[in-house]
Amino acid sequence: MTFSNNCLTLRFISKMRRTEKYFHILEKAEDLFAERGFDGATVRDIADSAGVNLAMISYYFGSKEKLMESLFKERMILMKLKVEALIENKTITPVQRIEILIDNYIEKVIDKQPFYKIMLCEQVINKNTIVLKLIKELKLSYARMLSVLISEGQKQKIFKKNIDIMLLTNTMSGTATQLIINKEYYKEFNNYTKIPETEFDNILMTKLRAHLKFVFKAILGYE
Amino acid sequence: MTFSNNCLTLRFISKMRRTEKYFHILEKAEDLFAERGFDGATVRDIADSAGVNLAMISYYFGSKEKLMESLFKERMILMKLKVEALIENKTITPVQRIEILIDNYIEKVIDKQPFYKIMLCEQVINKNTIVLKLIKELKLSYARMLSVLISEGQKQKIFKKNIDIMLLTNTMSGTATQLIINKEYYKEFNNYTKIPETEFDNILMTKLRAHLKFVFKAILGYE
Amino acid sequence: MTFSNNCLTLRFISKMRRTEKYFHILEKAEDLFAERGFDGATVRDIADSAGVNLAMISYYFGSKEKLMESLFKERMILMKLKVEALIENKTITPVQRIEILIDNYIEKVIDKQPFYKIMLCEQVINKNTIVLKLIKELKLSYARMLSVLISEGQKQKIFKKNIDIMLLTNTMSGTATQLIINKEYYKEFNNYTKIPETEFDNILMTKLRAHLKFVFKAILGYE
Amino acid sequence: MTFSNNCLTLRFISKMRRTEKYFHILEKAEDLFAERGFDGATVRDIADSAGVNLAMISYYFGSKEKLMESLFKERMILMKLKVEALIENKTITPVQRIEILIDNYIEKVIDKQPFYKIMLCEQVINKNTIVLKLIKELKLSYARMLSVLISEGQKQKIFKKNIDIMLLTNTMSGTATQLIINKEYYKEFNNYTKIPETEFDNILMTKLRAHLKFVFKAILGYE
DNA sequence: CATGAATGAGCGTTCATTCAT
DNA sequence: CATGAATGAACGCTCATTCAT
Repeated sequence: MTFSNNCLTLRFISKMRRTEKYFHILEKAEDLFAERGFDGATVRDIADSAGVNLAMISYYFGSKEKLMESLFKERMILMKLKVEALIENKTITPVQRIEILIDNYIEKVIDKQPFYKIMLCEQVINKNTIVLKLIKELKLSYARMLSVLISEGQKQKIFKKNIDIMLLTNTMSGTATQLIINKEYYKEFNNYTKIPETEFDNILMTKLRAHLKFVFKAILGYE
Repeated sequence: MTFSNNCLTLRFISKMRRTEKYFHILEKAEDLFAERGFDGATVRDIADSAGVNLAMISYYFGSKEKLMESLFKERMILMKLKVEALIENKTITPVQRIEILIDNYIEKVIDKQPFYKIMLCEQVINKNTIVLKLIKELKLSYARMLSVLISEGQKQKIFKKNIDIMLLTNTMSGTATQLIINKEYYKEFNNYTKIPETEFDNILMTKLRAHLKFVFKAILGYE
Repeated sequence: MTFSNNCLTLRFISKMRRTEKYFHILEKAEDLFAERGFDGATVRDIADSAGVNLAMISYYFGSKEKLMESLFKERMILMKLKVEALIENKTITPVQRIEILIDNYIEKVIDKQPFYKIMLCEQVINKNTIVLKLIKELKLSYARMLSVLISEGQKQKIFKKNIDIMLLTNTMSGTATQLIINKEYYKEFNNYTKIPETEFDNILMTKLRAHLKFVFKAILGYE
Repeated sequence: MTFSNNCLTLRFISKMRRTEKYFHILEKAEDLFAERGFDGATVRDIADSAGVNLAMISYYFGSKEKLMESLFKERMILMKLKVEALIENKTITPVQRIEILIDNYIEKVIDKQPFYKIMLCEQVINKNTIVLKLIKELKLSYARMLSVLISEGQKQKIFKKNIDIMLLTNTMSGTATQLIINKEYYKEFNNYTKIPETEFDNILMTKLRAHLKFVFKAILGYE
């Protein structure tokens, strides 16, 4: 799935026309930010990596900080939309929706590993208020949705009472995040060294899904 | 608990005498690294924060990179010792030891939140090979120990078979890490806004302990 | 004679376009290096003296060391070309060619006094291997050429046998170098204090020519 | 010949007692200044090389600059004394005295190569006025003496008229200086690569003596 | 006397950004 | 639109020197 196929819905993000080059820079910036952190990745690095002139970064995004903000805006709106879509769908059971939520989240994390690495660091090194606000919005989005989902499940006596939603989401996001951080150790520890990257990602995804679904089941107490 | 009470055992860390000032700089550096990241915290910031002359950082640690390495060496050796002490203690049951492990880990994370934040970022922005090696050693230390513990429990038919140790440790460290990262959201979400910091940390610790012990129990299948 | 009139032949020296500013910085750097030595002349001094921003030195040359190397490359290639041109010219007698060599050398030293001062110090304080290699190449160039010239003269029974070429070149370069170093003493000692600089340089050149030609004549034994 | 055997005569050089350590530091400083230049040799380098505490350099000499000055004072007074002794000795012919002068000078240069390298650089990078004054004094000392010697020779019709004394001394010092600078090239060029250092120095000395005496003879016109 | 600790100044370099074209 | 050139600020670090003991 490419990045640019949501141009119409997201036109409001920036005054700058969101061209192919715009998304190309964003993708290269994402990789470098994930690899070296915001301060460690220089604008020159990003320009070189994207094969564009140094001054283009300021031209397109205004500043390094705004480049990061654009990246977050681009990535997060899509996430929020997906989360919110899920909450509206009332044709399926709470358990199914919980499991879809987990599946969606894991797929996202595995698919956008660099971005999730950046997000992790940005939450620690809290400098950019706009980025922080976006992260907070997403988090609350998730928490609110889970809250609704769990309430419904509780009403239907499928889920246990007294669920600590934050701990639950922390377990989901924490386990997933640790997994992508510890990918190489996981590989080594479980002797997956000769499997190609994408295949290994699939294995990871499958294992993580089963693991998190099992944990959720235990905590929520269903089935 | 002060930092310097292990001078004798750790004398080998640096040629520089590990004086009170040495530990003072280290503590201030820890806070700033946690707050702004390695690249974001300047040597000048650290010197100012520690109330020492800029040149003293080089004098005591050699360089900014070595300052970070010293911080990791100081913090980690103690951790490893504790982990290894636990593994030797054979007077208690596997379940008890698992629970002690969780308790120890959580206590450490809550007690040393800034350091765990740094460690998190350093795992993502993997530049300093020495730091990376230390983190890897600690991780393997934990994994090996859990491996032994779980094997014992499995032999005694207390634990289930086919436990994915890495996923288990990721859940433990991931949940804990997310909790300290999301502390403020947790506070807000659960209306703990008026409780003093240390008390709130205690609440966090208690909740996290119960949560992780429950999850471990479910996964390992005991009781 | 300006510096930039060889752009075409020397384009390979640096990736950076060898603009007017490039040569301007180089000239100012030359003066300061001659006056204060490599370590004594700061990049800030050079930038100020050239009237450019401090960062431009890195921009144009990469580093202070590379600035020095560029200076040597620019100056020396021209020298080598001239030396090699002389060796090819076979229409004139060995004596004439020796005397042209001396004339050329002295003219160069007097014309480029600052550079010869730098070269002198760089030979003593041997740090920059690239500069050292360039100096060595030039020296060998001279020695080889003199070797050929003298061999020819010896075959024609014009020059004596058993000439120590190194001692001969040392006398030439040593006398010239000492003269520019001791310029002020020479002035004082011979009461030339009120003569303008360029005129005095001409006197120096004339005297030095006569002196060295006399010495060479005595050593080589011609006429 | 050690350095300290003139303690009594030179006591006036410094208020500080000129102990063994004083001379030891001076010798190590001499080597480092010769190797790296004044700015390139740090006080730390010198202290380390001499095996003394860093603060001792300031303690003994006051400052880095004064250390250099002390070095020059120590070395030069001895030189001047020798030069002046020669001028007084009227029992030998002008030719003999000229040749003794050359011998003395060459022996000194070969024996104290590091110091002559320093002196060379200090004449170019003219910063320290005291050092400069000392060098000037020595130079004038030589020039004056040669002047007297040559006048005598001219009166006795042994030497030619119209001798440029400065050019003559420049040839002597210049050739000698170039030789020690180009030592390694000389070695290579003449295939002396396997001869031990001191032996090679002797060869150099012998060759240089013959060479300079020949040149002087030609210029002064005797015999 | 001698020394480890400390200091302020300044080093070469790199940064994100802007400007002129 | 796009770019090479330029800039001021700040970077990590080292310097010669001094101080307290």
